[in-house]
Amino acid sequence: MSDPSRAVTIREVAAAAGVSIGTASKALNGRGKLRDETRARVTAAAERLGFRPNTLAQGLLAGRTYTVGLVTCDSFGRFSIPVMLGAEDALGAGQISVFMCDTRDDPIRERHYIERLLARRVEGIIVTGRRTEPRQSIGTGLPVPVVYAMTQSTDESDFSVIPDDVGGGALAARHLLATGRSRIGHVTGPQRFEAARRRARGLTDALAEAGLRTTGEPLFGEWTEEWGRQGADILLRAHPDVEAVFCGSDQIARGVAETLRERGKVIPDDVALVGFDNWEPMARGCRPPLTTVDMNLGEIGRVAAEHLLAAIGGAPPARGVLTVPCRLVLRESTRANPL
Amino acid sequence: MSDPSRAVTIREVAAAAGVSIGTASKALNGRGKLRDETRARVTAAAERLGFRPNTLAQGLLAGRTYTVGLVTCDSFGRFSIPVMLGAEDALGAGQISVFMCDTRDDPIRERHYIERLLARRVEGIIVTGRRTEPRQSIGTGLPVPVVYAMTQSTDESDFSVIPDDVGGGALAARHLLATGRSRIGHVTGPQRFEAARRRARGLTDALAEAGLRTTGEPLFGEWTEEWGRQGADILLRAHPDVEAVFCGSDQIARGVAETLRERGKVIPDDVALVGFDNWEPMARGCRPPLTTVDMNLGEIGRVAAEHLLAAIGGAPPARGVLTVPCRLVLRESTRANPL
DNA sequence: ATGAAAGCGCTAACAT
DNA sequence: ATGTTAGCGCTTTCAT
Repeated sequence: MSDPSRAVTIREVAAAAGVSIGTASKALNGRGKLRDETRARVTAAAERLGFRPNTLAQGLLAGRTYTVGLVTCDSFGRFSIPVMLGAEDALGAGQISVFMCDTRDDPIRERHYIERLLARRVEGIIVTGRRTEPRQSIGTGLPVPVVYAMTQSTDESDFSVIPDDVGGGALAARHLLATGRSRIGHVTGPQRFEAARRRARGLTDALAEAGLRTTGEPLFGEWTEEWGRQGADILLRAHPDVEAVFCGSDQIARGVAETLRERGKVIPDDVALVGFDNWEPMARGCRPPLTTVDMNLGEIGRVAAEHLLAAIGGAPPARGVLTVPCRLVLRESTRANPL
Repeated sequence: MSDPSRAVTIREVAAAAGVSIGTASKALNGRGKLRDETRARVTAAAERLGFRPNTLAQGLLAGRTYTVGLVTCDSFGRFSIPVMLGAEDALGAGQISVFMCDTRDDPIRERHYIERLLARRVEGIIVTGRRTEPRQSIGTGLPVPVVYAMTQSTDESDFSVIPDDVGGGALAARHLLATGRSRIGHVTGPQRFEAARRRARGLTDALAEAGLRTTGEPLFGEWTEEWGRQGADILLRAHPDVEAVFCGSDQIARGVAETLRERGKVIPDDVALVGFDNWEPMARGCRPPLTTVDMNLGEIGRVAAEHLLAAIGGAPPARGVLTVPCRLVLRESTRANPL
């Protein structure tokens, strides 16, 4: 109470309650056999002094730290944050705290952070990233389990959790088909991105199931609005009768929407539009609001964290790649044609 | 080496090198007087076994933990992340690790996290938020220093670091004046937000200095594109001759840009446009790319962290509010009129 | 130049 | 029912 800037130790509580340290410990943890009166006296003293057991000291003894490291390369945070939150959900429930480390895509920094985390005896590490492109493993034979979330290790013995981009593409395709569109174009990001290729594959496969093909070849470009505008231009010029466009990202969809409107196409009456990411400010700000594929980033983080917890708990560590299903978010850009 | 899943202790290193624990410690820390040969033997053993000194044990002894807590209410992350990165910069340099806690705006959760952080003996706490609205103090008389970044405590004895919104508004105003516009309108967020009011004040004050007033009253609405569209509509209807619009956010500016274009106004030739936030995907995706005010969020985090470090180091804790200057980012939406 | 021992805050096993 | 002791991994006196 006197010096609020110093943490209170159990020794002080014991002294205040007039018992030994061991007794105080038992009283506070409900262990051992104590008289109710004693227990009450200790509890009261602890309360009065504002005692908070030192987690580190407890951990030192238990041989645990109840911490994990979260290493992210996605400084920008748009993808990592929801993943982190999901992971935090799962970990927080287990009283595990999370060390945040942002590598800024710098391998030196990353190495440095990993070392620091290991020195702090984290019990596990989650690696997250921007998009899902494969990346180098942070190292094998580490003394703690590692899971990759929203990024993928090139090492097959590592365990990664990523969104089901193929399924997401299929989801968009089936929805467009179900709402009566069959001439469907595709404008997406750079072909070098697996995510772009997988989403395109999901679309083409689902169309093939219905005996259809995409209207024109999928247009690979950039993850930008500007490319969306250009892509739509190319698509409309070649296929003026296109009934729907599935876009590889919400930003691209925004660009596509703009070009469509300028060309006098009404969304969704003339052309329906589906985005990818469910980046709310983008999707909601679109005119009309954008139907889009949500990758369930929180779920990805949660699943990754749960696997990490299991591994920490001694379960045989998982390996390979686990995909989490996407989910379609319906907004006005794909309202069924009022016919 | 044998069991990679267990961390190596100094005891094992000492045993391997055939010295006592104390000697091993000295050898590894360059302390004390040892023969070079001994030092080398210990170093080699440590290297071979993959020894990493346990930061927690070191801290237990030193009475320090070299950790701070970062509590954020901005689940969405758009504002918090850059602040975090700035803070991490400053802290990481000091070998301090950061515990991440997202409260999801839930006071119970927040309380819970604070308790957990204190139990972990963090040496300080940074509280960040969405926008800069004042919020309740996380508590006075806490055993560790606290700083608020990108949010403000209602308790004046707390210390907060926030952007200079007034200065940001003035920056936009002066830039528009300097590029030859004098009929300047303002479309911004809800009046209940201090940030909106301060930005408007910065604008009106700067215009007043030049003997001018805003074109029409500032239009307070929402922080959305939709409101930007509506606001521009209202503004254009009342003042068709407006030469520039300063917007309270980039999202609003996007909406304004759309309405302007639809009404046949060319940006920046007919009407110049300035946003606020420098939210890159929004600002760059705008047509034309948007001149906007950047709040230097990273700097805010850095300054907050530096003050925290100083307080941890024993400096008298700062109090009150510190503002960090904004910075204008020039893009094409305000190119000088080609006359 | 090296080793032995104490102690950081706490818990658990063992004495009393 | 309560107190005492050892020990988690490490650093730092103080002996030797």
